[in-house]
Amino acid sequence: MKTIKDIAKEANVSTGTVDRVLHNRPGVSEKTREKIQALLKKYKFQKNVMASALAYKKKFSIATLTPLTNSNEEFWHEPNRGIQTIFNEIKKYGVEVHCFYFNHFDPESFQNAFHNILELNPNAVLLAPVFHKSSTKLIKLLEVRNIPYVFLNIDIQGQKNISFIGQNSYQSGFLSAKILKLILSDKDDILIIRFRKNIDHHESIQSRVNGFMDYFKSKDPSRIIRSLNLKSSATSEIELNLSKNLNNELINDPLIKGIFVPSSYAHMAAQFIEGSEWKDIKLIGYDVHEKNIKYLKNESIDFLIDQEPFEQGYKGVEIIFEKLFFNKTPKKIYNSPINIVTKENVDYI
Amino acid sequence: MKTIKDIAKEANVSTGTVDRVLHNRPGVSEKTREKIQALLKKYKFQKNVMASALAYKKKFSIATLTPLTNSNEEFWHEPNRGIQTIFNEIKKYGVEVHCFYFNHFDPESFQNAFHNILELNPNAVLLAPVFHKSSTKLIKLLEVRNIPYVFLNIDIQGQKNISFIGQNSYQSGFLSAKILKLILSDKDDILIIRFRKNIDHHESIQSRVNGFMDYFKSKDPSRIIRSLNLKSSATSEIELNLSKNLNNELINDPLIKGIFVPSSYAHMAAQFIEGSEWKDIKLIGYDVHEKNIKYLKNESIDFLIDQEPFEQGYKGVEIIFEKLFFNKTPKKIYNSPINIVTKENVDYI
DNA sequence: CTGAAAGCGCTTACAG
DNA sequence: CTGAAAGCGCTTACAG
Repeated sequence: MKTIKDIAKEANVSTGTVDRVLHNRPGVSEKTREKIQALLKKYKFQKNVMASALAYKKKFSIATLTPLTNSNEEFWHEPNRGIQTIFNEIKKYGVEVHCFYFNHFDPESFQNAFHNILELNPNAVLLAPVFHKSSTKLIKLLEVRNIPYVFLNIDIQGQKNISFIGQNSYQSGFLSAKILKLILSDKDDILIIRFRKNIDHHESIQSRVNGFMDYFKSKDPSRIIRSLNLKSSATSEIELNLSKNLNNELINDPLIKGIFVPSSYAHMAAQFIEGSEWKDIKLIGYDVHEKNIKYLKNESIDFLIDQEPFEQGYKGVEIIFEKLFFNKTPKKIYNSPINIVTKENVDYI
Repeated sequence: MKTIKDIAKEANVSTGTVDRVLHNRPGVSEKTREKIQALLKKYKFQKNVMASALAYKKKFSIATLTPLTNSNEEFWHEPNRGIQTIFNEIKKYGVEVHCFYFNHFDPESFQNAFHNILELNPNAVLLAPVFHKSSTKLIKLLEVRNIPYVFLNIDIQGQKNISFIGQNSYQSGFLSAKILKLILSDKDDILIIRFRKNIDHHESIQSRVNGFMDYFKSKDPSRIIRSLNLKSSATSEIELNLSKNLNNELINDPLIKGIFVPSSYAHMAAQFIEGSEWKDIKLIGYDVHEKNIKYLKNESIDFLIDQEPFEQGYKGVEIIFEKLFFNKTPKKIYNSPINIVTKENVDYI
């Protein structure tokens, strides 16, 4: 493996000049630049990143903006853990990762955190654009400062984010429908339960439902699919609401044998079913967190769709790091897997 | 973050002495050793791995031993690709990865490759112990030379491998059974097809079958499960054999509506079914390679079990690298995921 | 037992 | 436009 010194010697220049060419820095004549570039290409020169990082003393800082979680039962626990993990791995390169958090149900906390980020003036930002309006407005402020940003978990179309990491929601709903159809018999009805507690990222929830509906539209158009929308915002209220309304639905249509929960709250439906007379109902939901795992293992939940949230957080920081450090251009979209999780493989994901 | 220099200054010694203490090298008086250790602890000293790697010129070499594949339709293509990928990532640390290959069906080629590895005398070995007997005998030669080794994809119990990366075969068979039961009706019979072309790693195949059988034993003991074993060794022969024998089986028992192929050859069964009158048969197999994907997408194969083979190869070299370079002790087992793959999520894994 | 010095490969501030 | 030199933090061969 050639070094800068080798290249310099062969080109009859100093190592400083090779370095300038290597990084497209100004102050090199076209002639020597070409000569050196030819040699770099000829030897497929790869710079020693350790030596580079050691000598390069400017420190990069990356800001992340994600919902705060205080328990490992919530979805965002895993992306946040992924961010921490990669952070510990790359801090030896002198990169600083500053984590900012907001309350998932409070747009104002999102804005406040965002302004703290602007004050920090980081080299790049990884954010979960949970609140559509605030997000589209605030990222403009990043653009005027030339701070690149990456969307995590939730995508907003038509923005100038350099990348997006997350699941194809439509496709995951499509797959959920297929699974539910497989495990129901042809005469069973289906119920979709939406918890509107999550006023945010309703777009991914909606895409999941669209995928789900489209599957049945194309493969099984006569299937009866009902909807239950729960609108309260406090958790305790929701549970009461769910219990009352779900009970009604199941009494009104005793043919309902399959429930699809296009959010991470399948455990709530599972809890109800477990304590009810409708134990044979099949239930499919999203996200592998503690509460859902509990009901998956006792078979109240039959399937969960996983999107490898830990890897999302990890990957998000990683691509920013590689862009800043190695000038690597990320893909525009990193599709997270659509994993089918059951009692039998949940311990192996 | 303190540096060796800071510590040295505070202890009134040279950096060389701090380095000696840091690495437990001999030649330091007990008194200064203690003084320095106290300081290292006080400041929670963490050495700069980049500077360390840069200065440390001894080069590590890692040998890998896996089956050779010449097409991306075969299982080992992906682990080999994972090995290449991590190799390209770590060669900047001066690590050399030497890949040795053998013919999957020829124990002698395995032994020959193994002897080439011994000649190279690497710092560690990653191997797929495809041939049980040869493997257990040959790894003894690594042990006497104090060369640590890691098993890839196939485990052999009771050996001194420092780690194993692969899937829990029993559990994956168990899960396959659950899925097949879900998509069949109660009166359908099941057929297990084993291709003995693969005389090797029969143990994982056997474990898959055991898991499969045990699921039905416990959840559905009266289910009729038949077996078809194909023994020829040439591919063309197998296809003929399969076609003849499978035809017979399906004529003899028209109730067979589900087929389980506990190896990567589900595509062969799919090909037969596609051209036959039994198109409604459900088929579940292993491994997501080109041929299987083709039949998964046209719905001749219903489910495939994936074990993320790329990551297996990648992880295998990674843990060896981290052990050699950062002295990190690997886990004894790295369980690969048991992924359920369908037409709908195959493009997102 | 201990220190001074060279060196790993790259980057940069300075001088010309 | 270009080079010589110092320095990033650690390791090591050598001298004492």
